[in-house]
Amino acid sequence: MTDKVPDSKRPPHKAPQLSDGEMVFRFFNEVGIISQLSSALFNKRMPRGLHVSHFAVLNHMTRRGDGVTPLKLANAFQVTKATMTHTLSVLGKGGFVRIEPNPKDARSKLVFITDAGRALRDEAMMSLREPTAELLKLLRADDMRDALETLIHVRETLDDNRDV
Amino acid sequence: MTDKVPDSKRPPHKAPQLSDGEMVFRFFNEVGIISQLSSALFNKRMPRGLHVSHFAVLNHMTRRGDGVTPLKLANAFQVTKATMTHTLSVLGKGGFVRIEPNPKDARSKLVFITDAGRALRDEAMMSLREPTAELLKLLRADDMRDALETLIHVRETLDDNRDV
DNA sequence: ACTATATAGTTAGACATCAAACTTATGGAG
DNA sequence: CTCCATAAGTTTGATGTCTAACTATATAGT
Repeated sequence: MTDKVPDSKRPPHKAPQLSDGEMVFRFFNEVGIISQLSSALFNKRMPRGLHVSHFAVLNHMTRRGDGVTPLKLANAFQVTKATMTHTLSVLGKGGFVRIEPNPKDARSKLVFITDAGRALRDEAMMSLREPTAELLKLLRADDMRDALETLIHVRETLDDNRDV
Repeated sequence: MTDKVPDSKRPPHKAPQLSDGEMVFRFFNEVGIISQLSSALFNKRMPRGLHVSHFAVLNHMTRRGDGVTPLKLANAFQVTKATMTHTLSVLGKGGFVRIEPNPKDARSKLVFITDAGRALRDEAMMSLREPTAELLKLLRADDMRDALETLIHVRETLDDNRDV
């Protein structure tokens, strides 16, 4: 932040001479920091105090369809059931989702996004568009696209080996 | 409006056909999920209820040297000063770090790792070694090494543009 | 030298998340 | 049919993190 050297003037990130083990640590460390920085950045832009985790749920249902169980949502974002209960109760109180009993299974429920929810999601999407575009000017989109494939693979591997 | 291609119909691990903007969203989404999965995985292995964020501080001081100010540590991990105050107070209560006034600046303090802190860090390191090795068998180390460079660049860019 | 601004750290309050225990419902084994 | 292990959600209590306001010290402008 205090470092005013433009990216173009920085020495290229030399591949650190790390052992595989150290590299994995560094990898997860960078991932953690980026996660914090990006949610901080997004949270700042969210309308009406919406949290990124709330937006993510609305966005997911907009893109992939609603009428889904809380557990499915919890798994999609890799949070616990308890966390999703909390998130959905916040969204429910705001009238952004509607939660109904699941006719197929009385233990379960189904979550639907409301018109207000869709509107809020669109509003949030709008306010993210500008900072995202701004970032894209500074980031290397093609590198990120390559890295994204690796990220997906890592996420799937971690997901499949939760007990490792 | 959105591409309705279900994941099951996409070629496995193939870069989805996303616009740059959508790709960035997906990128940060994956980063967030991996962050949660990896800290969950690490937290489970931490000795004596140590949290990853505490371990990270001990690890940082072991590798980069101690006698550093709380603010430096906060910046290194991209958390707020308040968060670092909390983390250091936990570590201090456990006797894993020692906090002294900074002789050069009375506003500031210096943090030192204790022998107990080093021992705890080593212990944690040991218990991470096995699951890390296990993961490495499943992950593609060379891909991760490539992705790591991109991650570092993204982290630096986000860090330099906190106000975007 | 005085004053104003900036910086390091703490405190207080809010919130997201987690783990563990609990409630209710499902479904298979006998 | 009964029982019991499993599954979906909720509740409770703890903790990590954040923002905003506050204290104390340092530094710069006049």
